[in-house]
Amino acid sequence: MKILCVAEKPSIAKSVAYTLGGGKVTVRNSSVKYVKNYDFTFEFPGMGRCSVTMTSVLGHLTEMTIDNNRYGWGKCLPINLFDSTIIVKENGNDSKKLMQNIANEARLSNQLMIWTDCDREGEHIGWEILNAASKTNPSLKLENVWRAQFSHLERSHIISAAKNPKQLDRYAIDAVCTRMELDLRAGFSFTRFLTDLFKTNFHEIKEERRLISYGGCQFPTLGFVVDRYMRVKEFVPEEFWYISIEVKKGNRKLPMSWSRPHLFDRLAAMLLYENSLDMAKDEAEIVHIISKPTSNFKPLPLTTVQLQKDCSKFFKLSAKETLDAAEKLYNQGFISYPRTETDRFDPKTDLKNLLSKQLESPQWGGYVQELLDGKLRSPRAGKHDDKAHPPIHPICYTDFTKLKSRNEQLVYQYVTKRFLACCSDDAKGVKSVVTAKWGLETFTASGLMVLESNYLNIYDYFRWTSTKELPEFTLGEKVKLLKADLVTGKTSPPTYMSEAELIALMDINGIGTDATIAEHIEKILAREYASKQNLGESRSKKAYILPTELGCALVEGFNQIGFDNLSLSKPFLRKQLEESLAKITAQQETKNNVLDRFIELYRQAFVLSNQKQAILVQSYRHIQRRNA
DNA sequence: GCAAGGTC
Repeated sequence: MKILCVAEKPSIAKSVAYTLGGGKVTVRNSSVKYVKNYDFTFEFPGMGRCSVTMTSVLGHLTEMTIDNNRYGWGKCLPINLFDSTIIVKENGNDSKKLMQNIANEARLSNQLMIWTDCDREGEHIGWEILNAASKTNPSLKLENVWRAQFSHLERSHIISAAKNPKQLDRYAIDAVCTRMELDLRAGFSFTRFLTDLFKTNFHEIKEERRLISYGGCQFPTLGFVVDRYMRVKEFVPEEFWYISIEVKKGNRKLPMSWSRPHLFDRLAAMLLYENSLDMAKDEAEIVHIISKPTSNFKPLPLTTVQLQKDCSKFFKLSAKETLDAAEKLYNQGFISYPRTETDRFDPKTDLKNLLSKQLESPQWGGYVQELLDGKLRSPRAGKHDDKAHPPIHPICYTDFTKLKSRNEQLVYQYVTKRFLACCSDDAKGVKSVVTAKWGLETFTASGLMVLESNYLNIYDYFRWTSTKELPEFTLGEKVKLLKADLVTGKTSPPTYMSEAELIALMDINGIGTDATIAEHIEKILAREYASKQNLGESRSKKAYILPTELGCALVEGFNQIGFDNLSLSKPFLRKQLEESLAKITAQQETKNNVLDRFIELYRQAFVLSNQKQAILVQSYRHIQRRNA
């Protein structure tokens, strides 16, 4: 018996082949660089010892497009793209060769086993592989093809996956096809409409051959940036009032803060202030003293989005730079798969084994030894599990100072320290709060004493430090006020959008995937809808993403057009789509229903945008004039 | 010349 196995990427094919082949593997080159065919034998249940060929693809083999002869740019109205026929063609040059490679290997195979990632896109890639294989081996069908279910590359897990094949999930495949078709129709039609509209109305855009693209992910991404920018610009500071006191204890002065929130009504604040002054003059009473243990929680196991947010915050790396570095570390076998939504470890994970790999590190080997000697704690379990990949963690030790790029050094250190932090205890301390009453108003002061830093000893990216100890008061004690003032302040504007915040917003709203969030941000920068700028005082300069005039004009224009409930620059439409795709996978809705509904929705949005195109033009003119 | 999603 001969079995053909196909993985989503070469690294998985190699790893699985050597695991199943027990080291006895011969390698053949394919016609595609990076992709190799591995031959070995393996005993599949009920099949005896089989000769196996393991190969891979490089992500998707196909993409959807339209017939350029009939529906090319300028050859039809953009609105016709909502009911044009869709063509599926191979995705780049390599795909053709990869399909040929699969067809060649499938010809003499009795069975096909799919080893793509266990996520929605992986199911679809599996289906593409099946289609390539069935060209030469028509007996291979969706119903009988084997699908290996695995979430990491640990030996026993892989062998168990090989021996317990499942089926490809046709509903997940449907969901992906739906997304592909909608993104194509909406993206192409709006991109052509916008580009042509701006080209005919604005010279500079015609001259520079600027592309004004629309995409279901790029627009909401831009929307977040513009929205924040407008909130900063339109911010009007408000005056507020509060009471500030300072009490005397021995020869110490202790400032205490008012328990009420800031008041925006001066008269009300004044009344409260004068009332207390009349009642209590310059004396307050200690009414409550409490000292209680407190913790600073260790971080959750690491997801892609969290990795990108933190590397942006701590090292000022862009999301793309972070992902690129993580990808390289993964390909060298140093860290686990870097694209994951999972923030909980499988309880079966051999933490001790993973930790012991780090013992030889001069930087944290000692810390790891302490963990293994008894300080090891179970990682926290977050609420997300993509059922495909574990949280990002180090696989083996490497001397990070010898890594090629600075980014790789930073990311490897971060991933490892994060993992060690996850396996450590929370930081522990004691929090004391003392409450005083002055007239009818209450004031508090608090102090923190850190007792055990625990995870913070290794996860040193921020501080949690003891404050000055509070003086010792007794309950009911009367204290003198050194100061009691009615103070005024002004509310301060929000900050512009940092990349870390943008990533978080995209993640919460389901814009893009862990693998593509970075690309969408790059795209709005490349299209010159937004730009990165360093703002702030010289020492505390931070990078922010600010919209350009064009970016503002597009978002403001679409906002003014006022779509019923499907605003194109807001995240809701994408979120709705994602929910409907999930329903297809869960068999609660059919692919055709969802397709019909969303095509109609986009078509209506398109018609409206067309009718009100003058608003889009005016919006840009207006901003240009205002800033001129 | 256009989307978003994989991956190198």
